[in-house]
Formats: sequence, C-alpha cells, structure tokens
Amino acid sequence: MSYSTLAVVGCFTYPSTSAPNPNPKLSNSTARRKEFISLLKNCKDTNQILPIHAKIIRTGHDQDPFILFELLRLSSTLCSVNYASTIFQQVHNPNVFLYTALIDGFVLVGSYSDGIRLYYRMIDRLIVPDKYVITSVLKACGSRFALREGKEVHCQALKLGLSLNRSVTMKLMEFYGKCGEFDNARKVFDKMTERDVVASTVMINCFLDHGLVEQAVQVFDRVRVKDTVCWTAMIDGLVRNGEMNMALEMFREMQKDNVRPNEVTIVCVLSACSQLGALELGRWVHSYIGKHHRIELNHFVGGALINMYSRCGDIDEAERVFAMMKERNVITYNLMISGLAMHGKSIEAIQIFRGMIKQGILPTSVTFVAVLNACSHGGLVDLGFEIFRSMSKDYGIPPQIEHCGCIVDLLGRIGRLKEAYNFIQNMEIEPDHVMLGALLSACKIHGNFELGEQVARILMNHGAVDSGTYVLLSNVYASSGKWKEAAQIRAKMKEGGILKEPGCSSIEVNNEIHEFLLGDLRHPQKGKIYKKLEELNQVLKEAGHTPATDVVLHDIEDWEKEQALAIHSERLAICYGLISTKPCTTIRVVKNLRVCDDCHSMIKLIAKITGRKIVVRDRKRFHHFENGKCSCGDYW
DNA sequence: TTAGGGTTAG
Repeated sequence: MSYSTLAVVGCFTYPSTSAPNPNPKLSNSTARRKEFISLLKNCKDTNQILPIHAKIIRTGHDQDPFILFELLRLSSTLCSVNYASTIFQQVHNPNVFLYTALIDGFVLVGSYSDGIRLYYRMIDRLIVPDKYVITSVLKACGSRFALREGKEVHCQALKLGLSLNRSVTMKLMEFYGKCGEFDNARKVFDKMTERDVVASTVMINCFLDHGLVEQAVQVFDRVRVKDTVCWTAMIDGLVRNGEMNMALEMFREMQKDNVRPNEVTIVCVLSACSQLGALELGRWVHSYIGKHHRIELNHFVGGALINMYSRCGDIDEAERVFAMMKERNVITYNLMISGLAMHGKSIEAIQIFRGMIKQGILPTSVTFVAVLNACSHGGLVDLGFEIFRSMSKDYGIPPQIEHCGCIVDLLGRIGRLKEAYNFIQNMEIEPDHVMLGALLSACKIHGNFELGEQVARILMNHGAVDSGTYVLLSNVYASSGKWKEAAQIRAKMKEGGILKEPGCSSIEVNNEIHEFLLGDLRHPQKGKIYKKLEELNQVLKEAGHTPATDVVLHDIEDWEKEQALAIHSERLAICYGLISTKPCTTIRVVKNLRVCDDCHSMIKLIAKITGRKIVVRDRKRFHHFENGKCSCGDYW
C-alpha cells in the first residue's frame, strides 16, 4: 500500500470564511438547499435518491457543500460507495465534510485502503483535518492494520491539538488495539482525563480482540459502574474467545448487578448457548425476550434464536421463530436453511430456499453452502448439481472450495466414489484437506479401500492437514488391518507436534452444562454414571451388540479396544442424562468431534431399549436417534 | 444551517 504523504502538518492553510451575502437570490437558494436536504433525509432507498440527484444537477445545486454532504452520506449507504465516489469526483473544491463522508462510505464497505488513500489526498490538497475526519481515517487504519499511516494520523492529531479530543482518543485506542500495540493503546487510555465506562469498554475490546482475556477482565473489574454495553462487550469477547461458560457466568452476574440486557447482549448470550448446546438456558432467554418488550425480535435476535434452537437440537422451535419473524434478510434465510440441512430436513430446506428467491432476496455464497449441504444430507444428487450450476449462471456467484466440497460429499454419500474423485480431478481449484477428508470418509463408509488409499496418499502429500484428518487416515488404515501405515500416520502426527483433539461431550441438566472427556472420572456422580454404563453394556451385549473394534487408533488387543470404546465421552454424557432426567424426556448431547461407528450403532440401541429420543450434535451434523434408527441414515 | 464515544447472527 502506498500513499502520498505529507508529514509536515504546519503548512496547512485555513480556507477563508465567506462574508454574509444580503443578496435575496441567495436566501432563495438557501430555501432550496433546505428543501433538498430534507428530501434527501427522508430517502429510504436508491430509487428515491436518483430523481433528487437529477433535480439537484438540473437546478445547479451540484456544487453546494451542504447538499453534497447529505447526498454523499446517503448514497454511500443506500446506493453504493462507487456512486458516492463518482459524485465526489465531480466536486470542484471538496471540503473536509465531503472527504469525511466519502471516507466513511469506504469504511462502511470495507474498502479501508481507499479511505486511507482519500485522506492522504485531502492532506495533499492542504485541507485541515478535523476530529471527525481523523476518527474516520483511524477507523480505516485500525481495520486495515495500517500501523504506519495510523501513527502519522496520530502525529497530525497531536500537532492540531486534537489528540485529547474524546472521540479521537477512543479511535486511537481502537486503532492501536487492532494493530496489537497494547502499550500505545494503554498510554492513550492512561492519558485520558475521563477514564469512564466507555473508554474502558474500548480498552476491554482491544484485549479481547487479541485473546487477552485476563487483561480484559482486569480492566473490566476496575470499572465502578458498568453499563449494558460494557457488560455486553465483555460477554461478547468471552464468546469470541471460546469461553462460553465464563460468558454465561458474566450474564448471570450482570443480572445480579441489575443491569438490563439489550438486543446485543441477548444475541451474544444466545451465541454462547448455541455453541454449548445449552437449550434450557436458550429457552429461558427466549422467554425473557417475550416478557421484556424493550427487546425487539429484530434480524439479529431472530437469527440468533434460529441458530440457537437449530444448534441445540430443537429444529421445530427454530422453524417457529422463523415463521414468527415479520422481516427476514438473507442471513435469516441462510441460518434457517443450514439449520434444516444440519438436521437432515432437506426438502424443507429447499422449500425455504425457493421461498426466499420468490421473495426477491438474493442468495449469497453462504446460502449455496447451506442449500448444497441440504442436498447432500438428503441424497438429492440431481437437484444438487442443478443448484451448483445455477450459482454462476443465474446469480453470478462462482463456486468456491466449500461448494465443491458439498458436491464431493453429495456423491460420496451415495457411494458414487469414482465420480467424486473425478470431480476433484477436474476442478479448477486445488482440493483442500477437508474435501479430500470427506472423500476418504466416504471410501471408508462404502468399503472402497483401494480408492481410499489413493486419496490417503494425496492427503499425506498435502501440506495443511488437521488432527481430525490424521485420525481419519489412521482409522482407515486400521480398518483394513494396515497397522504399519496406521502407525506411520501416528508417527507423522507426533513429528509434526499435532495433538489429537480430545473428544469432549456435554449435556445440559438443570441449566448446567456437564462436560465429559474420554474415560472421565471428574464428575461428582461418576459412581452412578459408570454403574449405568456397565448396566447398559450388559443389556447391549444381550441384545447382540458386538463392539466395532476398527475405529480405535492403536493396534491393541480386541478386549482392550472394547474397553477404550466403552468410555467414549458421548456414552458418559448419555449415561448421565439417563440417570439425571425424567423418563421419556429427550437426551441432548453435544460432541466436538464426529461420532464413531461403534458409538453410533450403540446409541441407536440405547434409544430403542430405553425408549428415549437421543439427539447428538457432532462436529458435522445432528443425529436424531429414535427407536433403533438414526436420522442421518448411517452416513455422516 | 453540514457530524458519530463503546457491544450484535450465516
């Protein structure tokens, strides 16, 4: 990135202020200006702006800075920043207001470099920056991690005596924070005369943006009177850093502190619930929204509810929320479609997609990932291909790796492995380990070890392979008795310092999340849990369940494998669910990895024997176990 | 007569 720079701020010339003009023609013009500004302020969409803009040009007001300011602000939000940019280019002598309006427009669409470049052009034209343009460009510098340029802006603010201005200091902290310069952010914070809750919130965010939870908590603890936004920033930051339980604890403390949550707080808390699978708490938050009319069911809240119910296993409730929403945007639709896809409700997902198109809402690339996933989970091959082709043809969205991955999954699922392999070979983009892993998994499920080995070899030569793929590879070799190769994979993992992500399952009982690891002995009710497990194992054995011993990594003796399988985390979570919830209630478990073959067939039997519905969310999708069957049709 | 402190879903 290169910008023309002007380091010396002292050479700015201030524009001369025009003397009052008693000319009656001018007052007429002022009235016209007011009329245009008011017309522009009432605009709701592009179609309303264009005729007004035409009239502005026709009546010769196209150089009026006051009208232009409103026009630029509005057109960059309602039309496009390109449109605003064209207007700007035709202005003879743009002032600082107009520069600010367009920089804001660039920031809004994420064209940060354009915003910074425009600021430097303004400096080149010797226009004096004010606090507004400084805050705007600092926002661009922070988002673009443009440290050098931001520091220059800081110097200019110092020379102009603006560095202690409240808005400027906030944006300086934000800028330094985003660039990871915590010492500088801290220095600005410490120099502030009013270090109130707002400034502290910015500082908290600086730390949370970079995963420095402890430092953020330290600043947070020192804020004497915390308001809704401050609490929310903390909760949101904890969620972003994977500290879900801590986030929920903060939410409880916030209520004890009698601080009312707003829509944003609700969205953050629902996000924590959805990631943890905390359905009961999520339901409580939903009822809270219903009781407190100050919280609106807007796009964000509605979307967060749909996401929470889908990810916590209650897809029916997600559909009810979706139906209740008065206004839906593309994200609302995407969430609903991917929720339905995750639960194997493919037909319903396609119906929602078609309804969305009918409503005139344009799909995004995320929509197509969700729709293609739905096709894959429903085995809808022809429809999947039709939609895949329509992406670029009808919507101008070129398929990305994720979309191609869905097609590989789609073909792999129904056993058309060779076609899936050919599809990968003929792709214009390089396959990634996720896609190859999906094909390898399909080879394993359909027992095609020959192709599996071919894919495995490509995978081994592939650079970025995650622990999950290594484990899958090793399991594939182990399944076909190739212990030497399986051991080689494990050695490679060890060499690369890649640790197998430990399997972890959780279950919510009485609003509390209980987590279990493989063979976990930490739970206070471990005695009862293991007793239940033993009892179930006995019943399952009597029912003819033979443990599938090929899924364990090591080439150990069969009885040892059986022992290792017996204590997979999901089994412990299910056993805890069986002993701590009322008979006939649904057991919902969330697992961070994919469920293994043996656990899958065992859970089917447990559901049959106990008469319970068991819903398991794994890394990829939902499994609804009922009466000896699973909604995934044994493919996952 | 031109203007905003901090927090939001795929």
